[in-house]
Amino acid sequence: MSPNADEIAEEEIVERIFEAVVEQRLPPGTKLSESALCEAFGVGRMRIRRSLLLLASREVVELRANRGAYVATPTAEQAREVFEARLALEPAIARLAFERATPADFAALAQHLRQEHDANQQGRRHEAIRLSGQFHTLLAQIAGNAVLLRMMKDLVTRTSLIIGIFGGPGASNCRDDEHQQIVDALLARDGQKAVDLMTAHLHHIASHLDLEAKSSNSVDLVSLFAGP
Amino acid sequence: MSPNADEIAEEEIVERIFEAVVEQRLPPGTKLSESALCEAFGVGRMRIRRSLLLLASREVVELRANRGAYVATPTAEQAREVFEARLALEPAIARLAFERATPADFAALAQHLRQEHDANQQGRRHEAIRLSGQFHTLLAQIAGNAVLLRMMKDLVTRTSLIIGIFGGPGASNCRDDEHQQIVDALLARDGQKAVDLMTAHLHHIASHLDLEAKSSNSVDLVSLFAGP
DNA sequence: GTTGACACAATTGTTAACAATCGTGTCAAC
DNA sequence: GTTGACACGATTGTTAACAATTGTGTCAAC
Repeated sequence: MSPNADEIAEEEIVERIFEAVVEQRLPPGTKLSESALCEAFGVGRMRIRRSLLLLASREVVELRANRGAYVATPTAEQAREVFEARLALEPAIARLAFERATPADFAALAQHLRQEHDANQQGRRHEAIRLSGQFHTLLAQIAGNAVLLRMMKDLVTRTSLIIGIFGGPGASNCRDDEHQQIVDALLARDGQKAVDLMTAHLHHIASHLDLEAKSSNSVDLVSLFAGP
Repeated sequence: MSPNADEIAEEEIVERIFEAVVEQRLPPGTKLSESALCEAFGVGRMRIRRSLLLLASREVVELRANRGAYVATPTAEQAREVFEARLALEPAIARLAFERATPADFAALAQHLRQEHDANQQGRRHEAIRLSGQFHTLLAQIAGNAVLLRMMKDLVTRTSLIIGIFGGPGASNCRDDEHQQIVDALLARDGQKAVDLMTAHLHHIASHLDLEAKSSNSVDLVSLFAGP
């Protein structure tokens, strides 16, 4: 009787692919063929198709007509826009989280920091990357705003792609000690400091990117022919 | 040879429905039957289906299983979240617009204010509502950030729904003189004033809502049975 | 040896028929 | 007169076959 007891829903497929992208197990440009995904998730083609459309609408996947779906490859311009958006949103989210955090939230934050630290120390890279992104969505969750949470999930996921393209070879997403400092500021009831630390944290991440780097591949040709 | 010369694309259908919702010609709760939309846009069912899925992913449309698509009816909680998100985003957008506005942008703003004023004076209500929402997306456009622009389009559209539900009978979206003041601040090269005016403007809109109002229809019953 | 055209295989996109679900209207029973 | 069950119609959801496009590999020509 239950409507979706046997097959998994589109939301779950989207969530799983989001997770894989965040963990950088699906690098930018990876082809996501329909048949492979059908097999992987054990669902019909239509469901995969809808999932890919949803992923494309959030700009995590790029649909090329008659050529299939690919993990998005953000441009330098898009990278700039994503970080600009994060700089607009996350200080506000930090402030809201500061205002609304309950003791249970602080416990969740503490546990999260522990997990992040452990994953880093034990060299579980994928998990560490996922957790470092999840820290930012956890704050949005504590802020108690589903709209902001949704936005942050998208931005964090796209940030993983951006780091994959423009980040150095071993550049991970965040340094977990900066997360620790933010939580410390929240615990010290110093909202403004938390906001400032978040802003600095984002600038710090962005400063580790080389936005002129990989785009040269295609831009060289384009600028060659578009030249004066 | 052109791929979509005869039929209109999903994006255009989504855009058209967005516009209709912003103009409050599609009130919250309106049923969007597939057959009707197929006829209206002259496209096949699949395309309509995809469009509705995209609209649902942006929470402008609600898909009820086996019952069809309906224009979303935001709850009071969602209304709060939307305005909170706008308060987080729009001051930042105003600042970016301030930093990047070119003379051409100012001309566009001036023309927009004129159109808004005219539509208000001549009583073209739908157009006036649309333009008053469009002012906010125009600022995001001037800010030069596609990510923020997309977010603002969604939020503005949902705001129209929120006003339709929680706004007074004749409550329109914005008072255009407040838009004028914001542009004046930009022209005076007073970025901080523009930011503050935007914040005040949003608070002003939100203050005209009665978030306890219409939800009583269903909440009464729920709270009745959930009572202690 | 390189380049061009051609044909084939694989994948995506579309269409149409089918299945399932829900709302409504009718009708009998109390 | 109201309530319950039942059956019908309408609409949505799914499946499978079909059409179209793209990329690739082969082969001949220069």
